[in-house]
Amino acid sequence: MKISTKGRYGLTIMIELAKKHGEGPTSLKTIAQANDLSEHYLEQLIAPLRNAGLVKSIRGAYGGYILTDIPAKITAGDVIRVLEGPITPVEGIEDEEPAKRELWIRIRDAIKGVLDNTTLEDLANHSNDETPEGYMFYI
Amino acid sequence: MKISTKGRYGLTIMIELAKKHGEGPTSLKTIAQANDLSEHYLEQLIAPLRNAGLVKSIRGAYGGYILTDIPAKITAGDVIRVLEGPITPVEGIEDEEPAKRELWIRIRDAIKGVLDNTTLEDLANHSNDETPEGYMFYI
DNA sequence: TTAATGCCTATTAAATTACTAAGGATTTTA
DNA sequence: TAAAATCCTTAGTAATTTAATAGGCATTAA
Repeated sequence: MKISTKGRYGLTIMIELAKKHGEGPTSLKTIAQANDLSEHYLEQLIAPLRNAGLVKSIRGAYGGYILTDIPAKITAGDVIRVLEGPITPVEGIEDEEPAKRELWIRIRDAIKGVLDNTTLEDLANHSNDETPEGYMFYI
Repeated sequence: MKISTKGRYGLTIMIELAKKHGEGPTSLKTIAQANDLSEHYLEQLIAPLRNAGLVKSIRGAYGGYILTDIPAKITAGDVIRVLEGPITPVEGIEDEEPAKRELWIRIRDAIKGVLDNTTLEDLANHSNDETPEGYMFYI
């Protein structure tokens, strides 16, 4: 029922690249240090993002990564699908009996609705918003 | 990003009990055989459901389990929370920076919206519905 | 009394997660 | 040209979770 660090850190990388969009490449080292993450681990996460065509690499000194499209055109869903696989609450929805199948489909579509309508631009811009007081975190 | 077999089989158990609600106890053996699942494994799943007060056991021959409330009053969310833990797409939402925090909260609330508004009655009754032709299973 | 059930604890194989380790390939700049 | 900074790739691994399996005791209806 959880998105793993793959998807989470992957989003972190993409948000950082979105913030620097148009300013040349950003290195993984920079991103790792800014977010207190293992650079080596991030390398393993960005490989699939590169293979999927979401980022482009520039090798050598002063290299790094850049987004292949503007932040408004890349969604959280794009990133999560690459790193976590298809968005679905269970494997093999189609094999379930109708009642449960419908439940999983509704959950899947609800998650999709959020992920596919949140762009990197949204995420990069609103990074300084406050959370409303008294918001319930665990329910 | 997945609900494990704990939650899935747990729901299966609860739907079976909902179908037999008012007809006396149903044994795990019956449920295991009807769904081709390991009875021993189901025992481990129903223990927390009993501890949480969602089902009541009747021991001895011709015993089994019954729901402690009517199927219309028990939701999929009740079952999933007991077996999978709190409904949240990531651990420690509160520690995330605002943009991601909001994303996780939106996802969580979307999932909650579905799970808490689907009752065992819904699931027990619609078990013979058909899935619309051409429905996309993986997106 | 026996068969059918629930109840409890322990063990385990496989998969996944979240890294760490090591080093090669490429490119910029001093 | 040398050095530094970066990307790129493969391999290994400790911890955790998943999805069971195994064995046996406790309770109760017939």
